[in-house]
Amino acid sequence: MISHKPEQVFGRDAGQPHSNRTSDNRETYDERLNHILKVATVLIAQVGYEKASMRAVAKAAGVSLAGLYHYFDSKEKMLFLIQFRAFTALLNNLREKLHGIDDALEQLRVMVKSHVGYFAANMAALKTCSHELDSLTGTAYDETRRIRREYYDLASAIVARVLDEHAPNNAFDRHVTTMSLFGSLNWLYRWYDPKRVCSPTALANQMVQQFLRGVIDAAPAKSQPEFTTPA
Amino acid sequence: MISHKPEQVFGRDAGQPHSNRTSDNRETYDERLNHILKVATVLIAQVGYEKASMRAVAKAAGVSLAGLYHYFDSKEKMLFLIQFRAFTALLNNLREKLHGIDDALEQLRVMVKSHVGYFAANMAALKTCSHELDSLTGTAYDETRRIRREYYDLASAIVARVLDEHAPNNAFDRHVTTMSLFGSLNWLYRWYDPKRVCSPTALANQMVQQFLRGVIDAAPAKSQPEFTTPA
DNA sequence: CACAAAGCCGAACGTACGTTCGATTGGCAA
DNA sequence: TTGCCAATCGAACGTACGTTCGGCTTTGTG
Repeated sequence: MISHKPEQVFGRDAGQPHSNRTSDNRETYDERLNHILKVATVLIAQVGYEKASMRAVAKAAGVSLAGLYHYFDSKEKMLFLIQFRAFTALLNNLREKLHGIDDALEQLRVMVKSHVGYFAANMAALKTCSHELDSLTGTAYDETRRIRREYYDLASAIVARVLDEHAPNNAFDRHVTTMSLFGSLNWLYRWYDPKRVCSPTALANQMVQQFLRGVIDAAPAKSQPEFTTPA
Repeated sequence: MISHKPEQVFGRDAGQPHSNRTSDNRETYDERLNHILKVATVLIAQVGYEKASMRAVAKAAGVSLAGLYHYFDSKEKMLFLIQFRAFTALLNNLREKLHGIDDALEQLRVMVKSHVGYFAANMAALKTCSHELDSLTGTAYDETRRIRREYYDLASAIVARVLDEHAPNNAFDRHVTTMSLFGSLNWLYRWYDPKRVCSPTALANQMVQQFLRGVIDAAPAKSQPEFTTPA
């Protein structure tokens, strides 16, 4: 689904096991690749892409330095795999959860919850994605940028519908509105610790409420009526 | 003003010109240091700290590689100088503008405006500060962390007063509230271009309005009473 | 069994980096 | 003038990095 590029190698359709596909071998290959990527993700999230040396990745993953290069043919491809998989999963996750939801506000809530939830479950991956956006170059960069753009467009459309239906009169620059929301979400990786602060669900709820109604008490006090999803 | 550390050398009190201080020499020294730091800031903002080699900095600044080391004794100290100066300026700027402002909402507006304004005027510096928070180690890290903490505490107190006075009944986690605002502000470096999007003032106004009242129209349509300036 | 291929590794290669060294220059002070 | 020291430089040093090479071991297949 990704390929059509002269080079090669990402996703599951790598180059190594072509003719033979005894399920046992295949599993081992994928498992090891996943394991290496997972370890590399954590390391990159901790020390940054440039400082995460292939030697350190190899040691953490329990393989030799040269052994890494059986799973990707460069460090940059490794980062690409990490980012591509994370962005794809994030996007698919959102699309899946959005399925069947028609109400605009509900869509927004689902989106934020999906983002926060995926984030809390995959902190290292999303930290790597948020912080190393520009560490890729050339085709790999374009490819991740394409998915990010898809995700942005989807989110943007949801925000736009919310504004159309519930704030037709405000004069906000919609790009600013959307990027503010994205900023709040993407900055999570700098401070959020699901073990110490509130739960992902509570966090998502608060962020949605703040985004929709702000922090100031409306007229009475609590009880956001539009939050019980009307028709 | 900063020192009390055994090591040395940051701020203006470097080590080189001690006895002699013919104002001409001194000016040249400071000017050159400022120039080098400015050039380095832009370079780091463009390609990242790890990828910005000292050779590249030297070339961009018009000095030799070895010549750099007369102004700071390591690359990390250079980054520290950049961050320390930027954070200090940001903090002083905010304190200065806050002086004489008593109203809580007005303080919040001043804070956001100050942040966005300083950001728009020093994009490379704040990008470097936002993105390379963890590139420093040891004492240098602690020092920048200390100022960031001061800035956070000040902003946090402003947010807290706003909530106390205008939202005494909501049950928001205040740390989440503050970090959401910070996220929106700090994410600016990823997308904001003052030449292409709205002005810093308009941007700040919209962010404050969104933070206070959310994106949804209140009861009628426009006219936020506690809020004057449109664009 | 034989043998090809996959999987894996130790060792090395070339390079780019941060930093240091030794020397030269230029301007002020005695 | 002489001497000193900040300022600057070209050249080198040591190191850590990404990557490659050649060969070993294992495994599934004819």
